[in-house]
Amino acid sequence: MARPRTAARTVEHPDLSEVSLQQVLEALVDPVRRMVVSQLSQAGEDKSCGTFEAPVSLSTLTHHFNVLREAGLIRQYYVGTTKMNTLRTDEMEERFPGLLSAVLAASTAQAQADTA
Amino acid sequence: MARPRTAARTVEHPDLSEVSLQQVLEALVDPVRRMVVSQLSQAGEDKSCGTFEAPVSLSTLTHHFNVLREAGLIRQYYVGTTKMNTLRTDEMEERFPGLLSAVLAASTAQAQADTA
DNA sequence: GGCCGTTTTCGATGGCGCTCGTACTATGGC
DNA sequence: GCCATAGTACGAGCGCCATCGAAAACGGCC
Repeated sequence: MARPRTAARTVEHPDLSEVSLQQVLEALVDPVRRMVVSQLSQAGEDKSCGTFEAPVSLSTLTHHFNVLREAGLIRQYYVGTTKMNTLRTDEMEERFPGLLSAVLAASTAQAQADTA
Repeated sequence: MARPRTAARTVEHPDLSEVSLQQVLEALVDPVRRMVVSQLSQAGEDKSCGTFEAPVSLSTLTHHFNVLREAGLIRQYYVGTTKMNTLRTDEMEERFPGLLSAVLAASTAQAQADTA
């Protein structure tokens, strides 16, 4: 079967005007997903799915990435066999001013308190 | 009416240093609870439990008030037979800067978009 | 081609929280 | 004392979501 199947796996991302506050809050309320977002924020650069630390299985992690993407919090793209993730920080800031930054701040503050 | 049996009904409130980000997010993720918080914020003054509009039964509403109180979002006190509610705005702002205000802003913005 | 590493899909499971109705308590007025 | 009003406690039902393991897709590499 000749298939010019342009591989280049693509990923669907919502326009942030289409995501609701409800969706974003539901995404951020899960501790594992907040971990992912935090690690992504602190890394300062894109991270592949396999490089995150979380107390769940890989298949569960995939589920969380889907939720985060559908809530407009992350953007994903393939690089070879790995899938990279970026925080949609600026877009979120425009859509829900102060929300993501407040959660991230509280999140890291609490992480430091736990370590201290 | 010497009635020492029941001291004026009191309500327990957590110190905000004891509430976690997780608790607050879990409280705010429920649409009904967000409605309550919004109405309280927009009222500009304390409201009794019976004056809220929500698409749930009274007993369910009681449950939501409990969750909000335990998350440190509202303060409750009795006045006669009614129970009043206040937003702990300033305390929350100190504990989780920008969080509640961001949610409230997004919440009212979306409400206006729906009405428009 | 064949293998390996990376991520996904699928179905099943388990627990938690929203919801309700009903019965109950508490307060104030008559 | 008695009733009305305001809110609560309790128990049950139910749906949803996080979680997992196993097996499959997909690309790269030799």
